[in-house]
Amino acid sequence: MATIKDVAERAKVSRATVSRVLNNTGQVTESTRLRVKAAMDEMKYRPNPVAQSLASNTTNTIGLMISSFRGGFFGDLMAEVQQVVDSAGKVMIVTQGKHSAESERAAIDYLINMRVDGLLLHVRYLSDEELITIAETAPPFVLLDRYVDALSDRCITFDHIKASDSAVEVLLKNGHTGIACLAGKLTKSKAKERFQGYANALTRHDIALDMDLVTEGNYTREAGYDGAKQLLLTGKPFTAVYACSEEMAAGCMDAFRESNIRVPEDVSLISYDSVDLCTFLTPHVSALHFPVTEMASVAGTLLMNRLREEGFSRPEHTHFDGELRLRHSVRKLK
Amino acid sequence: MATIKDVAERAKVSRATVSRVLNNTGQVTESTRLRVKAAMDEMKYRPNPVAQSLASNTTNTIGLMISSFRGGFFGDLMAEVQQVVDSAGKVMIVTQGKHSAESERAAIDYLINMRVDGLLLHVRYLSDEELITIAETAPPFVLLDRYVDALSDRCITFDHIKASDSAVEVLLKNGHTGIACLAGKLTKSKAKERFQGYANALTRHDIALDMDLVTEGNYTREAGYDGAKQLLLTGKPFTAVYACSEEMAAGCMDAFRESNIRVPEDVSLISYDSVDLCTFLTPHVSALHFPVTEMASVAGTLLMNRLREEGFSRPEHTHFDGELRLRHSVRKLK
DNA sequence: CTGTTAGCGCCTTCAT
DNA sequence: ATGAAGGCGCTAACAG
Repeated sequence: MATIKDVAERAKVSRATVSRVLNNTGQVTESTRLRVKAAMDEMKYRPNPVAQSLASNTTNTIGLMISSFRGGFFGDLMAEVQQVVDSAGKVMIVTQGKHSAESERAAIDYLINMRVDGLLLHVRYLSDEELITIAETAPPFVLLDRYVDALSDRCITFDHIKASDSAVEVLLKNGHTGIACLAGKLTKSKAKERFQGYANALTRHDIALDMDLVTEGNYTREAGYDGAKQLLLTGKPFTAVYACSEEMAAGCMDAFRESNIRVPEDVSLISYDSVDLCTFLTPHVSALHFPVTEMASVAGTLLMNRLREEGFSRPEHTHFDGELRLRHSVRKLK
Repeated sequence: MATIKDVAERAKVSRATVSRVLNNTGQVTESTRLRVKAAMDEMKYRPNPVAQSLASNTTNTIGLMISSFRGGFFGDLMAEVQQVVDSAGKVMIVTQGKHSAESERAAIDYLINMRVDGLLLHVRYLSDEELITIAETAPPFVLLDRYVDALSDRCITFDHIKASDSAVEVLLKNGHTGIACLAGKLTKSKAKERFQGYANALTRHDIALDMDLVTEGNYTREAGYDGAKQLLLTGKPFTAVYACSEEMAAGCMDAFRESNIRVPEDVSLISYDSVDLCTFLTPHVSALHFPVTEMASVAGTLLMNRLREEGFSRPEHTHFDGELRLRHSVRKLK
């Protein structure tokens, strides 16, 4: 593979000049520029990105950290980020933060060690303090679905409490009062926020929170199934269910089907959703849409801008709200 | 950030020695090795992968090319490859081949230019000849779901004709004779193979192929919906449908629901499926499972082995067959 | 066993 | 406008 040296010799100029036409830097006479260009494609010259990185101390690479590679949510996330990064002429590498602060730390360290120019982080376990510390030495990063006050200019956020609240509000508006909740692990902040929204909505309507109607799970289909079964077992009456993840909604419907409970005739259902899985269920399940794609896009753009200029110049909006997508799983009572 | 030079000075040895303990290469006295190690973590030294790449002429990176980033199929594919690559201590970068030979070529060139050590390719448009040419100069690569005779030792394959045939056979065994097919674009080889399997099964049972019962689409939900509508419009009777993609099966069910056609009471349905989307539909749709994950895993492993040793040492099996996952969308006739 | 000496391919002052 | 020279951080002979 031809190197800059070969091109230089061929064009009878110095390597410096070749470098100049390569990067459109400095002044080069039109005639020699053409000569160099000619030499370049005669030899099918392609600059070595590794060498460029070493010399310029920038890798043209951005690192993305997400919890896991599986599932439609992270798939869409990766796809969108890759899109943005790609059209900025850069490369994306991805690591998994898995399920602990320790592995998140390792994943981020790995990316930093790879000398990425910037980071896109979907952090779930690291504390605000630690993120602030990291920000001091790490390359620029953007936080996805996470708010840290001291880092507010690099946060792309979503109001889970409000979103969750408005989803449950739909149920309430339709006359439901016995509303169960298939929640995530309440030890985790996002899950707690979604639960909080549920609780807020009930409270606003003077409905007492009954923890027998709340189950905890890990957002999977199985968890939804188990949760629904558990709800049925307690014997407490309810006319509607709020599922905190689309997978849980699917699992819930599995359980209901087994027990011959019809949606929405017997029980109404509303769910969180990010990849429209709810439209594959029968009936199509009404959901509160979490805009992963849009958020990922804005996050990527924000980072790209930051890498181009100095300082974070914020795009249009960096805060998102949920969007209700009403379908056919909620029945009006009375 | 500390460099090898800093460590060398601190440990009072040469850079070469530091390099030796870093790579466990050559001989180093235990005492000096310890001194160097100590210096390393005192200074929190992390070798610069970029410099290592330049010097060693290997990037520890493998490139994956897929058509698109979206969808569960490619999501699972990426996830699995990433997994394998990751546990081999390497990094994965991904590019999209999109929908033309030209862009596939560009995507591969890009990866090669990035100096990846190996490639994992899900090629759809490039010809066998071109792939063979590429093989002559490119770093080692493995082909996913593609068979090229001259490159047979680096192909992970799936028999679409046979798989498709056996799916349709299920319908036939259940007494169906009027079987429609929601096919992909028949100009594309994989789609043609799936269609071929359908045709083969019919022929074996002495059923004439009726192209009015075959619709072409692009594997999307919309295509499935449109195809089903079209089938209904022609007025030709059929009692079963074979959907060549899970998304099409979903679209088909959408159309059927609109027309009050019940599955499986009125029409039976069987589908191709790779990410179990069929289990989200009601009723759960019987499907022929395409093992993306397993194939991606084997492909990754094959490549990792190749990169370690010289020559392709083939793993257990590199050819896959479909697996029938019978569920509740097929009714026995008569 | 350890150090010296060259690069790897490119970028970047500093001269000219 | 162009060239010479040094350096990015590390590896890899080759000596000793």
